[in-house]
Amino acid sequence: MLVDTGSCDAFGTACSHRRPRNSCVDCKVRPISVCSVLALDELAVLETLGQHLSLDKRQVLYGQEEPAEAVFNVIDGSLRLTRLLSDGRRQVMGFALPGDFLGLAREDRFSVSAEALTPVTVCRFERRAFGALVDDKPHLLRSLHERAGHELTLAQDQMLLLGRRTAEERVASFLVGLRERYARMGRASVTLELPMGRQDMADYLGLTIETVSRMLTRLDRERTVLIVPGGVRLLDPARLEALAAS
Amino acid sequence: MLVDTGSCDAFGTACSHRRPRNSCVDCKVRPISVCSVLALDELAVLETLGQHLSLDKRQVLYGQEEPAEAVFNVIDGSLRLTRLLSDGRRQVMGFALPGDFLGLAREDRFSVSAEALTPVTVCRFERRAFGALVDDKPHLLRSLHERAGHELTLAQDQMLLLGRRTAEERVASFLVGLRERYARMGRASVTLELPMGRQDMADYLGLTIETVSRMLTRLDRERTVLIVPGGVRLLDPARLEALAAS
DNA sequence: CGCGCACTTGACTTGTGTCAAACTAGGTGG
DNA sequence: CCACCTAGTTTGACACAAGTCAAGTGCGCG
Repeated sequence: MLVDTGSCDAFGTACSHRRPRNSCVDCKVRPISVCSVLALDELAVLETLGQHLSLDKRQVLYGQEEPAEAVFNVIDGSLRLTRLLSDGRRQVMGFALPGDFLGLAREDRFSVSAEALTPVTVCRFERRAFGALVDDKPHLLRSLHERAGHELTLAQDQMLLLGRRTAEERVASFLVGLRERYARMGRASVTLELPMGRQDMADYLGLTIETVSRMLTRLDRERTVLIVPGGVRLLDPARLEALAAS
Repeated sequence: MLVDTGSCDAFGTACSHRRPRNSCVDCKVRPISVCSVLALDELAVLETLGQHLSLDKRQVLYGQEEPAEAVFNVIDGSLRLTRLLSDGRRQVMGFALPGDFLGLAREDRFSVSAEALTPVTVCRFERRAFGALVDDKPHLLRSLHERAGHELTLAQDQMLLLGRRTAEERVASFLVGLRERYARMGRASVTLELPMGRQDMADYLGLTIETVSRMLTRLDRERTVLIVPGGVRLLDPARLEALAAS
């Protein structure tokens, strides 16, 4: 892990180099992150607590069962949140994208491990310091709690998917859900970047890599999607939503 | 739904009849509920906001997608939290037991429906009034948030179970988990009451009723458990934990 | 006593997993 | 610039865990 000294970000966006330290006020993800509930003077305080951190692809931000000494706000890139069973079976609990907050659980140990799928930039806060700020700002706590509630709803969606949906429905549902997430981030498009590999999708959907591959091929053959390098283009989003059967 | 006028509770515990209204101070589940973080004077306020409510077996406390006009604390009995797919497929998201709080999500609509599996007593709070109290008492909000974090961890356990475990592991894991929950409620025992039917277990574990039945029979035949009317006795808890493979 | 409901059991089917081989694209070095 | 290597992905043939369908069993209740 390296402290970001102001280098250009991973997706190639132009970067000013004017500021030696990160500034919350013009943070790219502020409007979609927990920080959006903070006033300007509160942001100034936050700015003194947080530090940018850059990860290379495949670097681990934190590991399952590790003491949770920090919480993070994702600025750029995407991460995989994984839980491992002792015999090697893996379940991907989710993918973190810009604007997501990591460490919601507020427990003393992480319940999943987080690894970078692409080069990643996060804003890191010492748990103690962040906790003190939260205790001082009830509206921040409320915002975190609302996020936790939303996460819980998403977790329920996923339980329904894992417990009761067919392989085709899972894959369709995954693509539709990803599209909605990108849309909420302001990246609405019919072409979806898939920063995760097939194995990650499989471990997220409770399937094998082969089944995911077969379902994508099927969707491709019937012209519902078009598989492109590094992602997927949705040719018939309506049909995909019908298949997702939510 | 009937307002509890002070009748004896469903599990046959003696009931004083001294009090026309419920008293938080000597509430049976206070030590294990969110209310445990409130001081005596705060409890007095809470007492004016809450009302006991009794449900018969099979009665619906609230339905999925219904506007969430109230939140609840379970006092007695057990409920099933269900999510339904349009074509009838069902996923049981969990079972609520005494001490559990319903309505954590703090969203405007319920994401699941809640039905009584046994006669149930809950403490009902108007959402607006309860929300106002929460806004006034940050430590209550923190307690709710901690609960939400815990729920999230449990949801992740369940996702791992649904995505990656075999039928036998699921059933074993369910029994072990239920035992731990009862233990935390002060009902530690090797004999577990199962207030839910086989179909509910199946819908919780992402299996069919037949598979659940077969796995229980298998556990019974190999003397790991003993199936008794209305529940299960754990004959070899260690073996069950090994099968659960957590 | 007998009806109804929940549960169990058996025979068979099937969706998804497993194993193994072939393909593809991106990167590296001769 | 092309040949090779590697890692990820796709495809095919086959196996099996769990689902489906259809009887049975047993128990509680009127």
